[in-house]
Formats: sequence, C-alpha cells, structure tokens
Amino acid sequence: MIRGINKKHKVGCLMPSKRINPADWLTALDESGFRVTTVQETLIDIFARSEYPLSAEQAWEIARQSRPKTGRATVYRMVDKLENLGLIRRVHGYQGCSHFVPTLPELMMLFICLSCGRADYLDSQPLEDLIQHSEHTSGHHITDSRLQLFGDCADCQENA
Amino acid sequence: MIRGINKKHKVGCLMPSKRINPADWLTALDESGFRVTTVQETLIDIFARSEYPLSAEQAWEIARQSRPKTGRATVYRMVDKLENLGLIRRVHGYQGCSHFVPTLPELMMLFICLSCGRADYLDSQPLEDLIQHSEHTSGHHITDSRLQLFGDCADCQENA
DNA sequence: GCCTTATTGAGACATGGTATCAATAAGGAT
DNA sequence: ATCCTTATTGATACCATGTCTCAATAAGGC
Repeated sequence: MIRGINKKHKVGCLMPSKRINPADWLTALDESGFRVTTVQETLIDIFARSEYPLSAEQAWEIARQSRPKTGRATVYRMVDKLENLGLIRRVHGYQGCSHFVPTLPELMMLFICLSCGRADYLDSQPLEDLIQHSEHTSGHHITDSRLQLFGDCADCQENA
Repeated sequence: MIRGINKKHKVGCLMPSKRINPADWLTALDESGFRVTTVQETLIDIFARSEYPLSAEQAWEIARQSRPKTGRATVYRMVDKLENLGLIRRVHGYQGCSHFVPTLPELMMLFICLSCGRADYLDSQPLEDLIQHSEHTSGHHITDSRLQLFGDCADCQENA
C-alpha cells in the first residue's frame, strides 16, 4: 500500500502534473495505431493527475468511481500498453514493484519520499555521467539503467 | 577492484562467489539469535554459489535436489530472512523483481548482462557521488538508493 | 538425554496478474 | 449518417507467486 496516500498535504508540489498533458498521451496512442477509447481517457487522466505512484489495482479502483463498469483486465492491459509506449514507468521500491508514475519526456531520475510517498523527478545528467564512467571501468556495454532514490523530501523535512 | 572479469573464461567469471563465505552467513544467523538448521545451510549454499540471480522458486527447486523434503514456505521464509539480514539483495529488473543475489560487504552497484543473465558488482563510489550531488541540488534527504545497470557484459561482447 | 520452543513441511489460502471469449464500440468506407 | 470490420472491452475462469496455519520435528540450553 502506498504510504501517506491518505495524509493531507498542503500542495502536491513534487509530481510534475503540470508538465504532463493527457491529450499528448491520447495522441501517442492514436499514432501507434491504437483506437482511442473512453477507458483509455479515464486511465490516462488518472495516471497523469495522481500525485502518487499508482498500481493497476489502485487505478482500477479510482476508474470505477467515474466509470463503474470498467473491467479489471482492461486496466491491466492498459497499464501494460502505457508502460510499453513509455508513457508511464514502473517504480521499483519499498512499495513493491507494481506502482507506476508518468514518464517525463527527458530521462529523469526518480526520488520517492518515504514519509509522504510522493515522487519527484531529478535531473539525470549525473546518472548519464555515472553510466559512462562505469562503462569505461567495467568493460561492459551498458544499454539501460534503473535508478531510484529514497529519503525524506524537502517538504517533509520542513514539516517534521 | 572486484570484477574478476577474466577474459579468457567464458563462464562463471562475473559472480564473486569466491568472496562469499557461507560459514559467515551461518554465523550471522546465529548471532541474530536464529537457530542454525540444515535447510538454512542448504539454501545459503545455493545462493552463495549461484552464478545467476535466483528466485525463491528456483532456489526451492535446487534445494530439493539434495534435500527432497524441503518445503516451499520454508524457502520463502528463508529468503525473507536472508534479505532482512542483508545477506542477499533483490534484483529489480528485466526478469521481474523476485530474484536475489548475494550481498557484498561493501555497497556495490549491480550490473546485469541481458545476454547471459549473470550479475556483476561494480564499485559504488560514482553512486555515492551522485547521491551527494542530487541531495544538494534537490533539497531532499536521500537515505537509500537502488541502482541497476543492464547491457552486454565484456565476455558476451567478445564472444558475439 | 530431556525439555522447551523455534523451525519446518504440507497444504489451504490470498493476492496479483493473464487468458478466453462473447459483446461492444471505434472509425474508415459508403 | 449508417454500415462493416475488427480492435477493444468486461466478465469470469484461470494461473503464478507468495503467505498463513498448525501439527510434527529438531536445535540447543540444561
């Protein structure tokens, strides 16, 4: 379960919802040859608006509030599709590995606050440097990476 | 530096089994107040010797070869215990998130070869630097991290 | 060797995710 | 706008992975 999901916070200042446009996601689906349906709109909206990483199960629960007939399998299929299209990405961590956050256009490092549960996106230049360095010293060819940082976000430190 | 990459060998040069001593693991269990049992010895041996990340299910399968009556739940419990004691760590990645590798005493970065599946341990200084840098620029307090690198290992590149 | 109790094994159970298939609804063609 | 084709959906059965229960076993202190 997501920690802090029921806590009341001043503002969601970590999740970059402003930077995500659901309409762009629909365009992406359309351009990939998929039909644009109402379930998709519903789910895209849910993921794009959420302040917290969401699991498929949680997304289903939320979806049924506005669209009661939504099927469970459909949500799982949709989450899969969104992940494959790179629109959302899996959070590997303390809450298990089945929660997702929207992807930002640029490659970014994920930070998860262990106190309020929210995600933040950090500039990934340091990661790119690290990769290049490790490639050099190890001799391995690095084609992909997965980094997550955990701790107390600036807000939570302040309110502690 | 570990690596232990010996370019003359085609197999088994990545996992640092030499550096892991099953006896130490038993000592760790003992010192944590747990009883030392034969299942534990069996499983510790399996994890310490494996060249590849193993899931609980895989470890169970292997365990039954030498100890047919081994119970499934026992293996899951044991894997849990080993993870909690920090003796093995979870690999988050392409094979799902339920495989484990032995932990090395020092904090190290994991590299997984997408071609042969083996794990390698890289020096983690770059990661520590990255964390410090990100802490500074983000204002978050970072208490834990999770990094994994994927690609083609030196061996596989050579043999391609 | 005895006694206490942590650990085990077997199997029932829970959870998270997938496969099947008839019904529905996108969206191009008319 | 209406029809037609077929991707998508919803319901449900299913599977895989992991957990719980509880009687039987075996560590290890005495």
